Amino acid sequence: MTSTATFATIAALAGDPARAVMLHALMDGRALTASELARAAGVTAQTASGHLARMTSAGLVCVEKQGRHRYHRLASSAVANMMESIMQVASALEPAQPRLTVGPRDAALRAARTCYDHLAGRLGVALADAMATHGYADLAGDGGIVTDSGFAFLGRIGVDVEALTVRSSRRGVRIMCRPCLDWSERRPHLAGAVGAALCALSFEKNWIRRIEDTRAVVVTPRGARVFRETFGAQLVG
Amino acid sequence: MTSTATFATIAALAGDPARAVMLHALMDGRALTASELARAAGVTAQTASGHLARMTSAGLVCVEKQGRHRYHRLASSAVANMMESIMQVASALEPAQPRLTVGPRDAALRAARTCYDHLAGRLGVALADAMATHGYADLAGDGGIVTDSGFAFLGRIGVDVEALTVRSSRRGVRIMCRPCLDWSERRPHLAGAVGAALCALSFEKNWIRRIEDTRAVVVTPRGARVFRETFGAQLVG
DNA sequence: CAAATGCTACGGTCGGCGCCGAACCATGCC
DNA sequence: GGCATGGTTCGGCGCCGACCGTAGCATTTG
Repeated sequence: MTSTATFATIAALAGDPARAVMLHALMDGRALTASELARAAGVTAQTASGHLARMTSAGLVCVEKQGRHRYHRLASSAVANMMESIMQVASALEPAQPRLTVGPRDAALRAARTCYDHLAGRLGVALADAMATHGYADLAGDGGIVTDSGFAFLGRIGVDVEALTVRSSRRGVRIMCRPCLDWSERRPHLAGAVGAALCALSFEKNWIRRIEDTRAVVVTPRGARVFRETFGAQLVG
Repeated sequence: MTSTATFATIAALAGDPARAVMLHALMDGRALTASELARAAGVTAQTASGHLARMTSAGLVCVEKQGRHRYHRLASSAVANMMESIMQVASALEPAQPRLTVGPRDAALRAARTCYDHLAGRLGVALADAMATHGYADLAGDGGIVTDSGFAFLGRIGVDVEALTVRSSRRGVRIMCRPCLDWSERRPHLAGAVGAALCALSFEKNWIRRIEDTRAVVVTPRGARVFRETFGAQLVG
């Protein structure tokens, strides 16, 4: 039994403001150094170091040393999942979007960003919507599937569908795109194995590019064409 | 944007040992009084009252006054979801099941229990397995669906399938059973709308009965027959 | 109207932990 | 080697919050 004590430990770890900022900074799935995280959280290096030590020993974060740097990343997608579900609850409490918070940086984040290992923001929901309207995917509250035609489509654009299929079961219908509620759009987008594959492909084919060291991404001209013509997605932003 | 501050607030609320116990006690979806929760958490009534007030105003819990009692329940399935995902992360930290923890009470919990609004424990996974082997459902890591034959099956046994369908989208294939990883079995079982409907039906038809005031349930003789003959489920416990 | 029960409000105590300054290792560069 | 940079360890400070005792309010029961 997962004791309530360890449950509380994990939740308390995520419940400190400084640590929460660090975890959010790691939500793009990349690895950051301790000092970057310290700066992000607005604390000194030694404080951040302590936090990171606790989070690694609790299995929230893992380290990977490389030269004199120590890169930290989220330990697993389960952690990212947990954070999403906490955000989900937290978003119900927010005062209905004060909207005055912008800045170009924020705007870029809203337009398109990564969410651990998949795409979110307006781009993320636009792609999910496009997949749905073409009958490539079927999304509902609790889960989603990629249809047979959707699978064919993914194969055409270059996704290694076989690698995805192993996780699905024996029948003709293929499972597995987890809807992930977006904090800015409040709409589901494609997560799970398919979402991750699509995101990886988009980077690989240079449809999107990461903005320096943030979670935000920009759609390249080539990507815009692909998303418009192949996906039939409406990208307003 | 769901600010990291509110994120931290929610996580910190779940991160206190006493509150964690209370939340766990509410995971069966029922409503409990403040004093019951106080006893469960091992704190005095006034302390528990304070905790409950904070959790209520944060939207984790909601109250429902009835006479001189005030019943508390989890505010939404999103909260239950969040707790499940935290348990998920927490279970990775546990020292591989010390197994010596038993007692008849614990045994009953492992055999069959409710998990917010659906069934878990050996019963829960047995039903999920049975649904899968009969081709009624297709479960994978990120999501699951009920097949057409599965829908017919649910209709036959008395589930109001139309009520479920509204949440699904327009195509022939129906979505929506979220796999929920079990803390005792470490295997997925049926959650989401279908899981909830199945659980409700089982109580209604008297296939299962709740053990006094715990999350544990017992399978009635009639239920055992139904689960064996209709579902073809193997109930070892 | 009392008396009892369920719950909440207030004040005070105390332990835990988040924070920093300073000192201490490790790696890389000149 | 000397020096700079990235990171961790240690000690001490200060604050937040979890807790309880007492007291107060609402509702039901006698």
